Amino acid sequence: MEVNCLTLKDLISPRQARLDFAVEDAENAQKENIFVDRSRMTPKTPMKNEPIDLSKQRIFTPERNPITPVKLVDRQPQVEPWTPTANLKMLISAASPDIRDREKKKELFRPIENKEDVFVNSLQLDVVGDGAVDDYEKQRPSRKQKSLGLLCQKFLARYPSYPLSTEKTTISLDEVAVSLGVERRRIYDIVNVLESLHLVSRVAKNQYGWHGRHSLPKTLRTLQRLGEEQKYEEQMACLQQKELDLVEYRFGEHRKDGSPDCQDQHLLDFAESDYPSSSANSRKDKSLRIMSQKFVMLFLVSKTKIVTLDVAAKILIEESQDTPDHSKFKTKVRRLYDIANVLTSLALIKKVHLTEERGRKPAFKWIGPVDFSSTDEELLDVSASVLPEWKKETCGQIRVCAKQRLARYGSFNTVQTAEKTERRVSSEPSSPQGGKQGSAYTLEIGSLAAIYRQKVEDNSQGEASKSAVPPASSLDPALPADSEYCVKPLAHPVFSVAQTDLQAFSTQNGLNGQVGGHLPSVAPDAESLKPTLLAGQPLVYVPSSLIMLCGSLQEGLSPESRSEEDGGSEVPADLSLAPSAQKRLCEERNPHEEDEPAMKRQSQEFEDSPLSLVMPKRPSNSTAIASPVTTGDGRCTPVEDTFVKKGQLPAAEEVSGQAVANCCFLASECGNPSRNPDTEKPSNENEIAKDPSLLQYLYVQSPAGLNGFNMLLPGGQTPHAVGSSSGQLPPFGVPCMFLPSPSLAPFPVLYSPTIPGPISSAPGTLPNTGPMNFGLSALGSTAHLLLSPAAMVNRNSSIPTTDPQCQPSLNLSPGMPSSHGAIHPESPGYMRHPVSMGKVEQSPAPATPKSIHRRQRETFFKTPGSLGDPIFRRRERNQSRNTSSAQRRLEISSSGPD
DNA sequence: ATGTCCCGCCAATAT
DNA sequence: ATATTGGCGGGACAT
Repeated sequence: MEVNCLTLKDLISPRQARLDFAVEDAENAQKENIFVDRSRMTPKTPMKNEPIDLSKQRIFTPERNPITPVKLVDRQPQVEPWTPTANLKMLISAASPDIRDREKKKELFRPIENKEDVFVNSLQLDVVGDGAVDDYEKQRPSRKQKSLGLLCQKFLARYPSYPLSTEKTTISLDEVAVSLGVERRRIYDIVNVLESLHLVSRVAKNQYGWHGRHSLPKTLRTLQRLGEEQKYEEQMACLQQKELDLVEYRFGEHRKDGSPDCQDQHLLDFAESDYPSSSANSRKDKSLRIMSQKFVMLFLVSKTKIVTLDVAAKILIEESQDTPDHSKFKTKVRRLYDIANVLTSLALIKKVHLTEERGRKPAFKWIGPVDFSSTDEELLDVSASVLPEWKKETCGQIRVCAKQRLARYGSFNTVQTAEKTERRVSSEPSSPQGGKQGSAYTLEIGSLAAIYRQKVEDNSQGEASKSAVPPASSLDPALPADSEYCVKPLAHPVFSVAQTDLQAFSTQNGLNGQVGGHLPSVAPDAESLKPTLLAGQPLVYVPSSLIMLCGSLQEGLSPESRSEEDGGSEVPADLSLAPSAQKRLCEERNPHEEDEPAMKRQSQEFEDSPLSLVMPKRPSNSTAIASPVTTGDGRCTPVEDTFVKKGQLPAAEEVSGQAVANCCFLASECGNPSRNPDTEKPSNENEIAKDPSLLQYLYVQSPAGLNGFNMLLPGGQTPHAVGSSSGQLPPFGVPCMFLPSPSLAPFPVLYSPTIPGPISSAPGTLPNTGPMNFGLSALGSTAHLLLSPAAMVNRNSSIPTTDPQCQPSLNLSPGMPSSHGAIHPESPGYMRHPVSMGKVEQSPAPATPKSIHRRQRETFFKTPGSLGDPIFRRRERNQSRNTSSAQRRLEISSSGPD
């Protein structure tokens, strides 16, 4: 049939699309090959050549149109539906043995870098014959696995977030490209935006120097200032206004004044100066680097901290003064996505969706530090001062604060959204990289601490936040000033030693292990720092994803096991329970967090919208939530049963999973203190506080780095922990639970009754660990962190063992030797990496569905794509289509629905 | 249908 | 001339 013919061609040609021009393909191929050869010193794989894909094509399935060969392949029903790859393989095998061989070869060639890959390869090889195909296919990296965001995480994982001043790390583009199994072009995308934030700088051809996040605050400060000078805020307002107008929305007047000057701006390369090349405007002006800076500026000057892509694109276009044609816009948006992916990996922003009448608009919310005015040290100090208060705060308050904060920075409101985003980020990483986990945990913890801290501050001072938050804050009395917390600073200090960066929780650390090097040196510092940290630690840095749940556990639990409230013992139970409890507590969330009513939609939209997104399904009870926009008050009845979440969570299939998810969800919503400032707050807090029974938990959604783990902090605090702590921080003894991603919920949890402060990670420990430790220590409590399967609960709450070891357990870090080995597919293994999670793995993880694990596991090992040779990719690309389950898994891993 | 964004062609630059 | 950078946008993939 025609189809067949086409197919063949297609196969031959790398790009499916161009069937017509087989010739072109061939040419391209040559170029590519050449290109490859030259460029790469490394033997890399023959990237482009293999068009082999053909195999995939639909020999089997002729049905499809020639036009879209790729898809056809995917669709092929025969083999396994879920993995297109399988089909391909089959085809291949059927088609010709030669091809198969070739492929094998390729595999061999692949960069060894990832262990995962190796595994894969080996596996594949083994299988090769028949089944191989299937396996192979299964492994086939999904598109997401090849995403820039994931790639960026991997990249970041290679270097310490906070490298010692002494260590100079140089980055060889070729080397990195090979090791990550991607083309150099992709590395440029990453490096360019990192460069815009001064995380790296170009030192020579093909060489970049790694600086880490040390100067990030400074850079952000500079960008903020520039952004203000540029009047971006006004521009944004104008654009938004326009849109609104179009839509019929009308904001308050304030926004409109919009400055006509929208076009005035010029670039600022404040930093650009670094590069000699600045001279040329031509390309550079449009460079990703500059766009990245501008994009960041937009966030920094935005009151809502949310920037929609279209607005950003328009502003950027205007500046560049390019012709405003639509295509430009599209291109700009595309670039913005590239930038956003990197920024997301840096944990500076997160994806959210703004829901409007017209529909949803893609947007990103700044979840990075808002206040970078102070130095790390300063931050520490601040935190210390804050400490006292912190005790005051009841869980509820905390929760609220956290929430606000989150909203500010990153909203947790959009839980759902967040999940998705994170999923991508975090889950993926976990699977492939695993390494991050450790860091992730740390971060989360840190985040929590930050929250507390902030809260405290708020309470005590009520200061308003800085520039960023003004409007919003007004709304909630309860949350007076959340706006600014400098989360990041805190984190840094804490981790600095460890390298972890809160923000970056994403992973870097985990991977770092690979990197090796840095860690050891770090340790010492860390120790020194520890004390400090401890002292000041109350801060918690909350990643955007963080969510807080509040509810009485007992109640919540009640259904099942709630019997034990106390604490901790039954962590597992708690987990399961938690959801329900939470639900009760939080019924509704306040849509708008801090915005004043007046703020109007705009603000609301931003913040809330995401929420709305989250809730979408659940109109029933959540109606409020759903339509948060309208009202400002969020009332949440603490104990009601509103149950919003369940429905929402798509993934939550399993009970536990659901619970978790729900919790998250609820938390975000409930949390909202904002609603009524006066009354509400108190009430909530009181309730919570008073109610012993009510345990509140903070649910932290796993950031990317965590691999899907979530941490629950009991708001209610166990006796010793929070409540007792006089306050402050030191005893941040908030018990924490780490939960696997929602889907995994059933899994083991980490529970830390108290944390021992001292624990700093040992020097020797991996970087990852370090962070973790710090985080814990930072928390100030001495508790141990334990990972316990559901069954196991640790309960040592009171005991403050400081043993470092405990930490280790927590640490995901690779440091845990045994654990690594342990990692099995079976184990919850979210983590693919040896890295961390040893503990987790160990844990029995009763509930996890094997199948799921398996898949995940596989993926993990495989490391798809990223690593995979380009060649493969190509093929895959064409083939890929289904991705279905496998991919999903990865994606969802955290969510777990599938 | 719309949102994302991978992929890699090929031009601008650097060597 | 060749190599390095990176703009750009087609079109696949995800929702």
